Amino acid sequence: MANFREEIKKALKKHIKSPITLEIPPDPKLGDYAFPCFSLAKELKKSPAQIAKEISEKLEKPKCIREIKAEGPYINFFLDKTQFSKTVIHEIITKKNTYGSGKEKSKTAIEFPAPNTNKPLHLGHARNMLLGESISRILEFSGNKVYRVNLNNDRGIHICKSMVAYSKYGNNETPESAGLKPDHFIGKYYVLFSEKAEKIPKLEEEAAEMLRKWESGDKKTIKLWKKMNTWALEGFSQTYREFGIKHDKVYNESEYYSKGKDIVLDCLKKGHFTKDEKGNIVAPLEKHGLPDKILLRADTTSVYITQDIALAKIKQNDFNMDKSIYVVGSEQNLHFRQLFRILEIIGFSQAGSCFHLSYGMISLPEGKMKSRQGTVVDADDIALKMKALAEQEIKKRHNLGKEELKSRSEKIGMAALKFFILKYEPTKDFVFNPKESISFEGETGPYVQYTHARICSIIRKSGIKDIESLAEKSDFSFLSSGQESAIISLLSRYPSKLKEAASSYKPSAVARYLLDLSQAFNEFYHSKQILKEKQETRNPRLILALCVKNILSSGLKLLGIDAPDKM
RNA sequence: GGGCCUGUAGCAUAACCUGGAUGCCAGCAAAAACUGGCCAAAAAGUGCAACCGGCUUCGGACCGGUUGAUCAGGGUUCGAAUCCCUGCAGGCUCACCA
Repeated sequence: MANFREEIKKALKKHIKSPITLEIPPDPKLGDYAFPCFSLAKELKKSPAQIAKEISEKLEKPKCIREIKAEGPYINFFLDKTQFSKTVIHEIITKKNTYGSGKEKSKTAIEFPAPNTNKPLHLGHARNMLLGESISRILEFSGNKVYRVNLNNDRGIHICKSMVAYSKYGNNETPESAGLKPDHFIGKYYVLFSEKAEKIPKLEEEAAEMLRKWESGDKKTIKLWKKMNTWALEGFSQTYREFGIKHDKVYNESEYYSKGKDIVLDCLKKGHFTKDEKGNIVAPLEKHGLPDKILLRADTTSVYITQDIALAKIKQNDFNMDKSIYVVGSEQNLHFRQLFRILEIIGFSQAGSCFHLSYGMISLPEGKMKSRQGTVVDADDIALKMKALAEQEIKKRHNLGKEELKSRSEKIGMAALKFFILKYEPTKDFVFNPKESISFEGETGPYVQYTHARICSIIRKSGIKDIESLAEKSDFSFLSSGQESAIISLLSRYPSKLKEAASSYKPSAVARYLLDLSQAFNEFYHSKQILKEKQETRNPRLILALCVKNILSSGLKLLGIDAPDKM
């Protein structure tokens, strides 16, 4: 496809010396490509409109071009639509579900969602999981090898807080006896701790004491920790399943947190780090334009970043990857700038290939979500609600058996949730309003799914099993008019869209594209018939519909969303 | 206070990295073309909400239409939502928390 563009440039080069950039006009009626003449105006001392006119008259028409038209200050190029349609459709049909895929060959590790094991996952984690999974899929589709890794932050004072609350007020209750999902059960005690600690300040000390016991390997403490940790992780894995994510490797902070200490002490000897007046080991970052960072407390206990340094090396050892992505919220921007700089200072050769994929905060209309106060949108709850909503919508339209109803509402409800979150650019903060909830109309996952299901229905009704095979004999000049060619032009841009999404880590670009494509198809659908047409018109239209369907399902898959045949 | 980020209609989002106009009105059954007039470096796409309209039709979770926006000021440029500066507003952060 790219050679259409090149051919135009080649023709222009014969008359223009300066570098040539082609644009795509805002309206397809104006042409498929345009060359703006403004930049030449100064040099030639003529008005851009005049230049456009003159050049267009001299221009030799490239083969793929049907018409060249000077329009104001632009030279507009109209592709030979029939040939273009044929090329695009042929490519989609022959490449099948690899259309748009790339040949990059690098290895990438991507870490998400790295939860704390003291409370259930909330909407922020949902964004994290969805971004992580979608970017993994997009990178894989670009040809890369992707390793999904998770990190459980399973030790530390926050974990001990839930443990203290449980041992004091738990009465040996279990998730089963309480009738709670196990991670929600843990979360209940985390909230309880905060409530009680407000009145009983001594509890904070007890938590600190619990941590010391944990670090010294006290058997009773470890036993309790294991029990509660297992519950938390059990709950998480249900949520992961719900959101469709799997990891290739899981790291537990508890297993390697002491390794960071060795590295830091070693680097202190090498002179990379210094000690402050209190005896803390500090990374001097001032001269790098960052605040100094404490790496190890004077009492030699480690802090968060100590472990990150160790894990960066461990991961590199395990996967020998070319790129290491951390999917973590924007609140930790500074932390990662410091971490990457420190890795550089200590001579970690892969420091430059680390990347913090930072995403914006989700807040509620009332303000920030706070786990301790229980003012969070829980990930499991919202998933449940979306499915229930989807079920209602389906019931309005169909009378289905239990199984089918359940399966469809899962697909549609999760699509609504996933698409809603992924259509935002990762860096943008957004406000989630639970009362207004997530819509099923307009720019939504179900809208894209609906377009897909609708096409499936047409294909079913056509009774033709192998629509692809019609392509050979079809005349694609029937697709040269406005709406059809607008669709084809969109189809042709899918590969470059995916490239953009992969290089900028933006699933939102895919989501936008799918909306545009769905919209273009639905407009076409409403003004043109397919099945009732005679064969010569019907066949190309059917093929076009099939191509749209395939790309919708391919794109949805990259967002981690199912494309059902019926809904 | 310092650092980083973000300001697009009632709300939300795209275009921003890489700066880009092909307009408006009338006539014709008519989008385009055509004819006549206007302007002379004219100008922002989409969704929700609101309002108007479209199903004996290949699936109305759809489609068409109306209304409505680049935070303020300056600079660079033939041209700025986009680049630069200042101001204002908001978010995050500046832990021996994770």
